[in-house]
Amino acid sequence: MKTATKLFLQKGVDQVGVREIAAKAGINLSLMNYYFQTKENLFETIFDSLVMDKAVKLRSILESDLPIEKKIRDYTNTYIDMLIGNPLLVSFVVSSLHRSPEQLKSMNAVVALYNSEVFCKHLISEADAGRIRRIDPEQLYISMISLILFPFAIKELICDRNQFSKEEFQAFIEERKSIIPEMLIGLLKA
Amino acid sequence: MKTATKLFLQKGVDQVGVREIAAKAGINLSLMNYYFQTKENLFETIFDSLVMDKAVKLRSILESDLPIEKKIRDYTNTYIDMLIGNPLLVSFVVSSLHRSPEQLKSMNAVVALYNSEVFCKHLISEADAGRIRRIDPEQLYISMISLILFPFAIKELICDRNQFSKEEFQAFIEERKSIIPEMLIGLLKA
DNA sequence: GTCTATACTCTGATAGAC
DNA sequence: GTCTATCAGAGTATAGAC
Repeated sequence: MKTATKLFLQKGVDQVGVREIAAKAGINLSLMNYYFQTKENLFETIFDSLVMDKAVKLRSILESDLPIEKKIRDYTNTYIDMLIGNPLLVSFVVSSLHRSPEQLKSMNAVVALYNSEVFCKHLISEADAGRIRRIDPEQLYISMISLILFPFAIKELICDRNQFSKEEFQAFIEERKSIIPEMLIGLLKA
Repeated sequence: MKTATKLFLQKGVDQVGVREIAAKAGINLSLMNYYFQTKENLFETIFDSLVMDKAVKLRSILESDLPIEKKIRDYTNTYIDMLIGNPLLVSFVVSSLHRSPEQLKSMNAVVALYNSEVFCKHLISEADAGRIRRIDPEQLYISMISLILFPFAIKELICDRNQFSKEEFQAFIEERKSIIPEMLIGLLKA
């Protein structure tokens, strides 16, 4: 699984052969099939183990009792730190979603990952209390994850066009930890 | 090409077989290979024809003489209208980038698509004149395209979680035509 | 559980007849 | 240009030794 995870993230699921995975893992192809039956099954197992724990951690922030501004800052910081440690994850998930949307939508890890319900309720109650402007909470949630995630999806392009090294890209992303909450909170207060 | 384009967008390049394309196009597999040699070549041709004209149109907005606020609004409107007409395009491009980053980076259509240079210079000169706040222009550009593009990349999830019909998703996206410029301009003026 | 060996089917690509 | 026939390689599956 460790070998397959690395290869799936790097090259994409369909660019990796099962014989290559088995060879680099130092095991026999038949043994791999003994445990996972199919490549698709291996993919699902890996996807779940890659996403699940991260999704749970992120979800716990949005469902905490923190004030709304702090919630946005914590979520952004945590998400970005997580992705700096695994920058290929966004491409992997978006590509997987494109590959087989029906399969992904029903997966527990994905359900946990896209979960705006409690956060949206929090936004509504704040608006009811007159502490923030009344805007569609789902729009704010989508905007937040867009600002956090999309730069990783096009990391290769950003680095290429700006001549960024790996470190410079990371610095660029770190800057966003303050820019993103500023934009979102600005919208809530405008 | 028309048949292949439709299938590539719907199912993803690697989920479509060349025999399926040829069959649905009503031609022989060998004839397809006679013109395109390889599937990869067919993919490149299609990618270019899908992206190039749209990229040129978008670029012309950023390189126009419009004032900065109007530029942001026009760019957002045009981009969103374009994607409403072809919502699978973002997933397709991001997946393609993940599939073979080196190949994509050097393609003309991609160079035209991610092009922030003139826009960034405009932002800098506005900041020099004291008309907007001085922030990293690349950050604003990336934020802008993130807010516009990412919702399309996860369209399937958004529709699933919110029980959106195709029309409701479109209405949700239309709303963003005002939200996105507001966030960006808010950041420039804060 | 782990391995070798093998085979079946589907895919991308090609050679060669017309 | 258009076709048939065929190729090597992929994913999958099985039988059987240890």
